[in-house]
Amino acid sequence: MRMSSMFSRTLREAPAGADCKGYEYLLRAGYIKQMGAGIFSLLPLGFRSITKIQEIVRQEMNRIGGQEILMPLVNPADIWKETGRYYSIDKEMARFKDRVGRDMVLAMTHEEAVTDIARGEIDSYKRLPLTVYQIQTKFRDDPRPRAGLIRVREFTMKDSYSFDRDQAGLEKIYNEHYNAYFRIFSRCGLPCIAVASDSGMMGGKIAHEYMYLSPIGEDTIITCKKCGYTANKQVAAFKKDYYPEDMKEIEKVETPEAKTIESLASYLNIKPEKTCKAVFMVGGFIDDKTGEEKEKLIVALIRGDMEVEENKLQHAARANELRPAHEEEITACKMVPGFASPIGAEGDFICIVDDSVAKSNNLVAGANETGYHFLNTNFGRDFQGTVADIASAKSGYRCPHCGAPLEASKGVEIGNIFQLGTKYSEAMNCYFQDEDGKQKPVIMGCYGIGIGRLLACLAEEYNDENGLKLPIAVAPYQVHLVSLLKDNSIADGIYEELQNEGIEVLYEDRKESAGVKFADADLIGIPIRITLGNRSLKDGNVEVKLRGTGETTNYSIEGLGKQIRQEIAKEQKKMDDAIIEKHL
RNA sequence: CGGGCAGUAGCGCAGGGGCUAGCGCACUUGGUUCGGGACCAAGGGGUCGGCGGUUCAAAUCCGCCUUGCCCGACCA
Repeated sequence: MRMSSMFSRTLREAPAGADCKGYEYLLRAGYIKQMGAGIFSLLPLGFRSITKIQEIVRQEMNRIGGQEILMPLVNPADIWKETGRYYSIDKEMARFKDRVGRDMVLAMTHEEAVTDIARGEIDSYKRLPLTVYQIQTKFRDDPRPRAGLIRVREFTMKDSYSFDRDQAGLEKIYNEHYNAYFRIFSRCGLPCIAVASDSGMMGGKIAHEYMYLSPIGEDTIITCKKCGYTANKQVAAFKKDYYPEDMKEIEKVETPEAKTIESLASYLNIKPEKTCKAVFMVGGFIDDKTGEEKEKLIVALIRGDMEVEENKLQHAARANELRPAHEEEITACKMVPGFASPIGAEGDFICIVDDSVAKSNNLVAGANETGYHFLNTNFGRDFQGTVADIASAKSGYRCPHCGAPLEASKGVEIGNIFQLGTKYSEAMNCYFQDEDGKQKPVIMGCYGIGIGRLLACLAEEYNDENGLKLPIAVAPYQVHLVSLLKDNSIADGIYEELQNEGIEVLYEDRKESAGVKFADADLIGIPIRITLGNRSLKDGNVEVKLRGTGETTNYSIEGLGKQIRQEIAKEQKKMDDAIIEKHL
């Protein structure tokens, strides 16, 4: 490609609002262009990188037996009504009516679509297992796009779906994806870790997320350096300490002004872990069949020294969504905020009790009377509820496996894998006849990779003060040929030769000053730069500089194509040597 | 959806009731320069986000709307 006729240009200054380095360089180098909030075009450079990433993804998905398909972005709403997600997903999914008034949606994921196809294809166990995948556009009307390609509304995703006759089959293909994802990310050059995760709106039980650890990430990951335990904070477990003692008689005491755990603990001169904190949320419960929505007050009880993890609470309460409760909603159940507990409460509410409370004795809890608390309250005797782990893990807490201190870090989710089970096959009647003659629901898994987000993370990982330096496997071109001569005829010849060698060349043939050419080359960041200028030309040489390391070598113009092919092979080999394989 | 900031040339910004709306970069033409964002000269490009109001007069003041960014809620 000749720079003189390239569609995009570089920018000297970063457009306003480009807050992180990777995003700034992608914009300035002309890889991408913003069109609206969370909506981007890929320009030639960006599109070439994306294409390379997609090709790596294809190879690895094919390697584990995936068959590429392409499902429609526009789905009839009917299939989304079958699973209930037409109702349970809110404004994030774009909806419209077609010309005759049929409800349609822009699919934000494709479980419904793929299950719709599969139920027509899979009738016998002999057809299983199967895995299909696609690389396709998704639209999710995220209320808060940010950080360039990290969090967008329209994006390209690789999503695959597996179909098995039993759990063992699902676990096998799940494990194959687990490893394939490590191969994909390492082939792209992106360091990442897999963490146990929440299944969110996908349903299902076992799930992992692939995280690129970076301060720009929005997810919090809890890790144990000692034993390797990793989990998203939303689901991270930790070892809790209990202080069991014999139950004592409940007793009401005056506690004026003690509205918070700190003030209560200091007033009574006790430790926060001897108190029981009540957190009030309202859960939204949506009927999958009718779409009817109900709300109910949720009282979450947790020991005073811990915080409630809302995601865990939502699961424990089986709610579709949570919001903080209004004061009237609390008082309507005869509880007094600041001095609240379920003791003496009335009305329709759900009580979820963290096991830290359930396994502790003689805690101080609210008396539902302004200025009063109870001493020595005990779960089971004085109040009841559903016991679950709803506590939020944080840095310094102890690892659930080995007890070592946990650490928290930030990460960007670039992929995920879910064991769905039969949620979609049952809802959409995707059954097969097994060897024993019985009809059984197909067991499904789904697996996603955010392609654009992967590029964004790579740009974040590979840059310096001058611009991008993407690895050769994902860089838009392999070689940047920079001619500094007034007359381009020699450079034209080299350009021809390199192309004849099958090398991907970006050719700097513009009439610009040397400074501009070098600055743009650094910004775009093609891994191998060939400089043709008088300095080396007098010896019949060109200068070859690696963007990644700055290492410079002179090569003779004679036979340059072969030399450059070797350089490319060396760069590629470094990446191949770094391919990571991991199995569950 | 709450809170904050902003919208003036392709990009970055200045101007804040008055006469022809500016600057840097980018762009065009001519010339000089030629290995790390060159220089000289001459040019082109704007419904000042939209609609309405106040005024003799609005980019400038007021109202509504809209778009984008940041923080939060949210996020397979």
